[in-house]
Amino acid sequence: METKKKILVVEDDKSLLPMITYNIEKNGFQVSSATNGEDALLLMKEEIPSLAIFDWMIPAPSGLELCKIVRRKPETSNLPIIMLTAKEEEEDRVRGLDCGADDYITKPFSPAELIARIKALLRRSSSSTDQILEFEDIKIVTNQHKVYRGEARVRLGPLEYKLLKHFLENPGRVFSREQLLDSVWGHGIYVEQRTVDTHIRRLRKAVNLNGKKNLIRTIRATGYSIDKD
Amino acid sequence: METKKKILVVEDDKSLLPMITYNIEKNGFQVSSATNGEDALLLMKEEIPSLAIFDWMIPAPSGLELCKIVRRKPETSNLPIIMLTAKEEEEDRVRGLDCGADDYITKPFSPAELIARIKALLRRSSSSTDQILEFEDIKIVTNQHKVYRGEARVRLGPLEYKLLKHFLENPGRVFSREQLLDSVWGHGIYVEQRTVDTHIRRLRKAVNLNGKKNLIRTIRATGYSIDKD
DNA sequence: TATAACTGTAACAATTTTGTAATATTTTCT
DNA sequence: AGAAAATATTACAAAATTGTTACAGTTATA
Repeated sequence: METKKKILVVEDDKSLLPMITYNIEKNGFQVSSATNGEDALLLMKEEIPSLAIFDWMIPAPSGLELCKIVRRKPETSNLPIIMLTAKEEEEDRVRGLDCGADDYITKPFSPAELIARIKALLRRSSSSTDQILEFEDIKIVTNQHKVYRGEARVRLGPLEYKLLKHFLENPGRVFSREQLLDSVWGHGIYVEQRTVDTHIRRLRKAVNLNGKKNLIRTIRATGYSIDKD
Repeated sequence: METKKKILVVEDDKSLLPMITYNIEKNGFQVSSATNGEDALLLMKEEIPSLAIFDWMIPAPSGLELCKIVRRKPETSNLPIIMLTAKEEEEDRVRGLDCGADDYITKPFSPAELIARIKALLRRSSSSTDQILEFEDIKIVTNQHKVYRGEARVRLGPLEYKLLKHFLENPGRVFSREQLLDSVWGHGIYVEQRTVDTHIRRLRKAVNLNGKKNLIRTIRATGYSIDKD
């Protein structure tokens, strides 16, 4: 099961904050909150949330400034941000998006709208974050479960995929057959150690498509690794 | 360029209808009209409008009933509705809003008022913007709950629709059966994981109408995704 | 209320993946 | 070079996973 996503809410309206917090939590997220920009920055230094909601008008660094600060730091430069604003003027909206906010909501708003926006934004940003593993010209897009060798798509069975992924996550490192059985096949599963050889063979066959150089190295009497050699 | 927004008017007063129609069209909308509730339902089955105006007193399903019916169907549950009523009693107003109407106008009213209310309602309702999801030649117009494969209309059951929508919102991404049950069926609902397979099958059958290429990919031992492959 | 549409399951078929054993090849050491 | 050890390759049956169909219980619709 996936762990709960954390959402940071920065809002100084003492009557609004509980409403927001309540509704977000009801939808299965975890909330941390601040009533001014300074505290918000401290909280973010502690833990970077999955999404942040800033009110436009808050003490200390305003929502607008907060937004700019967050965008400037590399570790939060693509944190999804929603701005809350009481004004409906097009001008503010433009400035809000201009400072790097991903969406804005005009007060008053309904809980349903807030949640919908949060989910939509999380979806957009999470699906655009493909996790990519690479080694030389081998590439895995884990979200999509796809493997490439150079430009060409490589098709692997479930075990070969896990095996390759494990190597790419630990490039250059040598694993004994026993270790591989443990981390790729899983604990407590008993199969012959030689079985690893067979799957290494299958993996090589698939990945070394046309005369591509073999990157899966055999270390005699020890095991295997992925390496330039 | 955006296509004209369609407004459904249901009014049995033969002298009032042309006036309403004329004024709405003059403001750049497209109008479809009916003089009783039954016809209105048929029209909506054809195409879901961007906004609907119901007179309180119409034959067959009254405006009030119409309103309730519309709200009950998932594909029109958030259709913006304006009620027209001759009575000014607070009681009716309450009942009108209670049934799910978004606004009401008391007769007699000026064309200017009508237009102003329409525009205001369209502005604040999220469904005023057609959200369109596309992947290859599959298209969903979300606020109309319509699905197309190329030019052809595809009819899906509620679950298949949600399933497809989920895939289109996250193109290429692989979801396990568990994740799909969570996000499509909903949290805390317990059904067999294999149930997903059955619905995938139904979705494929419906979407791959005539020899269309299958875009719903099976990732063995992992799950499903929508993908060019 | 009768009819149709939608869902969840189970059973069986089709397909893919996996483990193993037997055999071939390579490497290392004497 | 020859023997021994380790790994590579191949083929095949068992196991696991998914596809497909049919059916019964529910829910929506006329």
